[in-house]
Amino acid sequence: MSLEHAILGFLDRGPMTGYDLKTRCFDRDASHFWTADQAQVYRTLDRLVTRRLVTSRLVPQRGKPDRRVYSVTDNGRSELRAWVAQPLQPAPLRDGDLFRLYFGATLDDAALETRLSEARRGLQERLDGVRARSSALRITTREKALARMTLDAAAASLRAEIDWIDDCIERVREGLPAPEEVS
Amino acid sequence: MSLEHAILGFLDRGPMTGYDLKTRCFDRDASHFWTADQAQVYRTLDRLVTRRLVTSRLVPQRGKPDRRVYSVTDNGRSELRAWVAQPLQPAPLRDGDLFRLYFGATLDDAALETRLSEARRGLQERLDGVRARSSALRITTREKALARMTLDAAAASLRAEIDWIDDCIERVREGLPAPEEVS
DNA sequence: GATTTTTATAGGCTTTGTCCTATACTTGTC
DNA sequence: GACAAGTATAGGACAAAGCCTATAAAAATC
Repeated sequence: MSLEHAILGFLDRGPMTGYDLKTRCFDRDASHFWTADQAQVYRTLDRLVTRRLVTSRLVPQRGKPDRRVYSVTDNGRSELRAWVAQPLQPAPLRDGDLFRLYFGATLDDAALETRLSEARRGLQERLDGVRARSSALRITTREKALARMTLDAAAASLRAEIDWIDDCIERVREGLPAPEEVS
Repeated sequence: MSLEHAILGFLDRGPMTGYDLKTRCFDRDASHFWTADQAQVYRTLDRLVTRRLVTSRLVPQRGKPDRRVYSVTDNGRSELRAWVAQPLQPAPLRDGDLFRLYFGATLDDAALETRLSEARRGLQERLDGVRARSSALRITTREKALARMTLDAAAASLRAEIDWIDDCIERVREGLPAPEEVS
């Protein structure tokens, strides 16, 4: 399971709270390839404590809620190292949006083109954001070099989708077979 | 939910059993961008019947198990048409594999390159398969033009990932910052 | 001849993930 | 001064998906 190991990986940088993991790690550092629900972060932390891969201690605060700070144990660290060394297993594509296109034969050319252009806009915005983050990243450490790679993976994926959309739009303009007559 | 609408879309081609949907539609036609669990296909069919979007009738067979043949209702058809006309909403990237890379700073250059090359091989095989299916497809109908587009979406995505891996391998060869000394 | 695969449906269990709510005090904004 | 946003944790409910099992007879393979 990715989330467990992701949390181990982030905690390996240093002790942190669930809140830090959610807001600083997932919503910032890894947001270009993963999202984690807040409730699930806490649930997963609980499980990691049960399995003795992380420990927690309560840090009282005045004014603000108490913080529960989590740290990786030696067990957790070796689990992480072992997981990291395993082969990459690229997941098959899974894109429900493509069903909309796949079954879109009842749409006319104009509607198809509109759908595609709309999608293109959103993707371009995301791509701009990811590219900005990638070029802003100074590669001073091995970690940052790898972080840049993940940003470029996201950029490559977005770029490919945009190019594909452009290709689809062109094909629509060049003319698709007309919808079949349905009595 | 994609699966419901996917099933409506496939049944719109003509009445079918859950078995047909699983083996012919999902495992064949749409396998390059979606997989559906067999049990979930049947569960979803049940739900669609409850919502009166599809109907079923039992067709007895000798020797083989009885077939339950499902058809779209008018309700189902208009639900499908409405769904198809909605804007595409490209999902954000979600790739747990990237965590393995992201936290892979403890791996040395050779190990990193091995991980990347392994992954490349599998992706290339998939790409070959998808490309073969795409070029084998004669575009005689609007449906087939759209099917080709989804195959090309998969091809574009695989291509992008392979190119990205090549880029990563190059960067590793050109030299990454060394791992930090840990006492 | 024995085993595996194909055809066909369906229930159970579990994991993963999403959304909503509650609590509570501080800080920042209009 | 009121209201929203930030800090911080956690439970409940539920949807989506994956894996395993059962049934049962024909057909195909070893």
